[in-house]
Amino acid sequence: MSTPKASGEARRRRLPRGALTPERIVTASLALLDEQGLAAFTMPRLGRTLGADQTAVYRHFASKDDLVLAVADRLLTEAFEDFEPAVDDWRGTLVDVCQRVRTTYVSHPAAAVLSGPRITTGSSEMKAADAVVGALRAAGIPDPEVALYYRVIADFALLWSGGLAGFRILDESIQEAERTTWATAYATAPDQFGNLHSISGDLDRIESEQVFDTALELLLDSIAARAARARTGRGTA
Amino acid sequence: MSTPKASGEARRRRLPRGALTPERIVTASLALLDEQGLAAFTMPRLGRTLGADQTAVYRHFASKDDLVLAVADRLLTEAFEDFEPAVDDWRGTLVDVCQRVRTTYVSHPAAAVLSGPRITTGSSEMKAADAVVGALRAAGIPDPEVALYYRVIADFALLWSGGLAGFRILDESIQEAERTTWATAYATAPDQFGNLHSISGDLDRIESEQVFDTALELLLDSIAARAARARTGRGTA
DNA sequence: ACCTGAACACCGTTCAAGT
DNA sequence: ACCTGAACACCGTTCAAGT
Repeated sequence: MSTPKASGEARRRRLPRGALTPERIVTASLALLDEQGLAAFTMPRLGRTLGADQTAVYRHFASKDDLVLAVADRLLTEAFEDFEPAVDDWRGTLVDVCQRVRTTYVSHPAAAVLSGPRITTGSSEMKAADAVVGALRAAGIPDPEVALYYRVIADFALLWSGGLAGFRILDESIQEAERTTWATAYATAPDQFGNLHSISGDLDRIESEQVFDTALELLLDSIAARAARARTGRGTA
Repeated sequence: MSTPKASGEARRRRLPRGALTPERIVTASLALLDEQGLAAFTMPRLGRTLGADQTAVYRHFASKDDLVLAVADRLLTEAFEDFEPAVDDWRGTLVDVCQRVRTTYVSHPAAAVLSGPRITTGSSEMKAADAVVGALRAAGIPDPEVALYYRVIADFALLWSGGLAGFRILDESIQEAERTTWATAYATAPDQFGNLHSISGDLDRIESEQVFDTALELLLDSIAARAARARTGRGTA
């Protein structure tokens, strides 16, 4: 493929002037990750996707790590496109913010796994962050605690969604193998793990997304309860 | 180093019979990850650490991925060494389980980040899993919901701890850079992000570990509340 | 100013050969 | 039965050269 031949594969033309831009490179990276998975995200393949040389990307990003950071940013931008906080509905706003992250991460699992450890609170999308703080205040959380609960919501959305994405990325076969490991493990010692054994039927039917939703509801219920306590003047602790 | 010289570095001796075992290899991997970080965890360096050839590990693990799985398992084994559920204290038991995962992951951050996406509920340590289910029952959660809450606790412990580890792994410099990005971002548009701006002072002082603890308390508060509702026969909704 | 392509150091893995 | 070492295909990155 590197030696030009007289017939067959035409030698790739040189790319025109500003053919490559950071945006185009990030878009191509995301598409590559979505369609081919984590292992396919290499500079040679990215170059091929772009119709460019393997090293052309280095004219726009200092390193692959830098590119990953930009992909992570794109993910959050996509998550909060068109976002507007719900009016007079603090709980709806918080649910919306968390669901947006979850949906975006799960639909770009490979990119999400890459981004996961690289994103902390606030790489992007200040608007959503500001809305979370506003919602907590609207709920009636006293100011000193707002920052703490803000972090709870932000970390929940990002860390838990990243975890879901990680699970998604495993081959179906591996996921299946893990479930089997489980099943056989307590089948061999059913009386030693009686508690587990008796709920094993229920356990199989639970989807990871449902667990995410449940955890979020539990967190919001507690936040609502604390706000109510604060409003009736019963303090915190 | 591959060409034997007459003086200087003595040529490494051939390893004796059963010098390499899966256990020893996992221990060396964990040490390498702890001391040198994620990037240093390569087969050549692992081989050197073991005093063996670069490819010797393949006699005990089918692939590097297989080795990673074993390291992940070791992490959970370490986390639940000496674990016993607290008697008559369901909440204490759940806190203990979650803290053990957190402590182990944060003290082996590189290994935890590797393991993170590879571990789902129950790769190891059935005893802790069984104790979680037992604690939820002791709390008074009705059986159909126990499985769901079990997953909430298990996923919380593993996913959130994995996230903390990911954060730990970033160079201090990068962490600092991210905080600065933050600060400058809302400094440029303070009135557009008024909510955020007004809590920025509090935000800086919050540790990720504290956020973990707070989230756990919120989850447990809600679980306790649901159990209380179930006991007084008000159902679940 | 931006893209190319040869080159370098490195990695995971295979396999025939040693002991 | 287990360890070695040459070898292969591949990767991230650099740099002089092209246009």
